[in-house]
Amino acid sequence: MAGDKVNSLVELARLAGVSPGTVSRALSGTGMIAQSTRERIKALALEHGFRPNPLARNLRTKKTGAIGVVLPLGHEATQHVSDPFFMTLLGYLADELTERGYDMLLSRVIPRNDEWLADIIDSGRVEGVLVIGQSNQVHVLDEVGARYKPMVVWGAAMAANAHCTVGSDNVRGGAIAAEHLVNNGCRSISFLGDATAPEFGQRLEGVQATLAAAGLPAATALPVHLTAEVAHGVILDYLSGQTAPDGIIAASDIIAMSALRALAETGMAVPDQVQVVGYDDIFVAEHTAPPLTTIRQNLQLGAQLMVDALFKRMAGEVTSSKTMLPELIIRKSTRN
Amino acid sequence: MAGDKVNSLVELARLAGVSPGTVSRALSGTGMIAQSTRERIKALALEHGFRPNPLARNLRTKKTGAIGVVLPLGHEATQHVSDPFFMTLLGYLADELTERGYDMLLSRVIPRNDEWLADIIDSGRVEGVLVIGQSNQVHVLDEVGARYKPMVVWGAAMAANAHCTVGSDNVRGGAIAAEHLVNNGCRSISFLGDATAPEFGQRLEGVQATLAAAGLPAATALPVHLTAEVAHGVILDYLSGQTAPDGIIAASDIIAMSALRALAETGMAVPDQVQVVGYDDIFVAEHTAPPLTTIRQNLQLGAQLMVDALFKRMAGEVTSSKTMLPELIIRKSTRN
DNA sequence: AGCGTTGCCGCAACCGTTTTCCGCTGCTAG
DNA sequence: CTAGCAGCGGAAAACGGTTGCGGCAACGCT
Repeated sequence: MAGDKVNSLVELARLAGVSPGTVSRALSGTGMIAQSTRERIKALALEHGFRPNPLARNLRTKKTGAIGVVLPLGHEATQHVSDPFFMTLLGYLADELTERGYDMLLSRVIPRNDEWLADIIDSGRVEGVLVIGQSNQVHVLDEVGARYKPMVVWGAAMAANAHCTVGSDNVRGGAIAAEHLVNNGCRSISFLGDATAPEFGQRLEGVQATLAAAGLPAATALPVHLTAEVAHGVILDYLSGQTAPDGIIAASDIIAMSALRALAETGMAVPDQVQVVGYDDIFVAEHTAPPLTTIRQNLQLGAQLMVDALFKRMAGEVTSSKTMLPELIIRKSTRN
Repeated sequence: MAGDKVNSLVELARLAGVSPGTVSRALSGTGMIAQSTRERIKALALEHGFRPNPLARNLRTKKTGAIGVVLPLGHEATQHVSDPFFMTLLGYLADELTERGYDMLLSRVIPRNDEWLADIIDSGRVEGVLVIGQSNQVHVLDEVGARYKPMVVWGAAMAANAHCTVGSDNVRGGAIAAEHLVNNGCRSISFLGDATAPEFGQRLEGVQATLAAAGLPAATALPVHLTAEVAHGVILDYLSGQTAPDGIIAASDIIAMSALRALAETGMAVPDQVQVVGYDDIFVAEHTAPPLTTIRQNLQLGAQLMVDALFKRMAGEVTSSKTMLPELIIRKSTRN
């Protein structure tokens, strides 16, 4: 480290014997500047460990340097802790954003009216918004998405959507799960999850299409709540009935876990009597008893696609929605 | 909405017929200013929906408006997704920080050398740092904590610590778990977790003290890895041995889940043959089969305490470490 | 009436960049 | 030999607030 800490562009300029403007140009790579001076200044900056103050830059360029990340908890108003799936995606998003020099302004909102999203956008604190999950707020997302461009939503791509989404192919995911169960000999399949949520609805759709193609009866859909005791009770009641299924497709791994528990309590063997497929492949899926066969969504890639699309939109480009291919992860809750 | 959007302090000043400086003083509440003018200006600002640009303020006051939140993954170099426990705490921290008008700069680091923390602090992008978990990096935390004050760490409070911590009373938590098992008739107890991590070490300590007081043999401690296959294999081997325990205390819920799975695979009934207590009460703890008895840490309160302490430290105060009382949550993996 | 005090507010510098505008080289072409 | 032109880089004005300093009116006091 030669010399003292240099903490402003003008100090470095004095050291280099040039004007502040030149240093700015050299470091930011814009404007016309001689290759030699640019490299000399860059070397000097490196030597003194100098990095331009992002605040000043943002002030001048009228940017805030922050991206809003919003988790709407519409279906889950009573949920007081966060869903592991969302949290995992969040981690990857944080990595992508910091890599691009942006901060993350995280808010978890329980939509009490239709203003929650506009409030965040109009606060002027963010340059763009990433929404994790559509919840039951598609109407809000569409309305805002029509006028506010720098926004990308994790969720289901639907033709009618007026907002840009990134997500996995839920129809295909549902189909893969159903195919797996059918190949394993299941004849009577139920779907566990609230199909009014767009992503879940598509998964159910994929399941039904596959069953129909195989000449099997349609799956019975049980609109269980995403979390907690309610789900468990509903599933328990259902399993105790006379029409117990031999295959279960859950709309999320959390629901699948509730199902596994209910099955254990009613003494039904997994996978021998009933086979279970989850969705998401969250962290704990391989720790359940038995380890959960599930449909994996590539969240790291998803985060990357979301951020890519967001930055393109911030630059004024238009981007279309992207869907990724889900993948079947076979563990022990299904036969093979 | 009266009039057009006003988006700078000088515009509002012109509207109010005063100087920009006066508006600044009125809005920020600093300096001497007549009560009447202050209220007049505040009303005007409200009417026009004007909020001072935080960037400009931060530039002038030399603040960044961001708090660094760091997750060191020392024990978990191979872990590629984030632990649900950390993620939940993270959510609460985000809420507390945004409430105070601060952004969150999230980084997950795998410590390859001892510079990871200094790098973040010296980047100049943050006014303070919250570290989630001590991992095996206590030496780094102590060294940095000695010179850099605005830092608060989630983890174990230890007399030798040179850094401020917030966490639950791990010794007590371990003791509560052990008492519960002893009261339920367990005589041979094992502890699952790497006791070299400070928090885990304290939990084990509490367990041993309780067993000694009850005149029981000390718990055998199995230093399993936090995650994944390794843990599962180790536990499986251990359970197959001749010295199988009748009570298990896991250092985290994730480990407890691995144990539940291993027990199921070896055909040991929970809670009839073996009783299991977890730690953390993460989201999925009530979804395991059987639902997990565990020691809950109040993460919402914890987040609040961390942020409180951090802001006091940023204001120059000194704060001491805080410990919270953990709570036993009885579910079905123990007898009652 | 004269003077010091006090409370309020305007003036202007400043925070650290970016960016526009312009002038200065040195080279080429007419 | 000179006009013109590229290519560089300097000067200074922003960006939108904060803040020390000082002016000025009103007031109390002798």
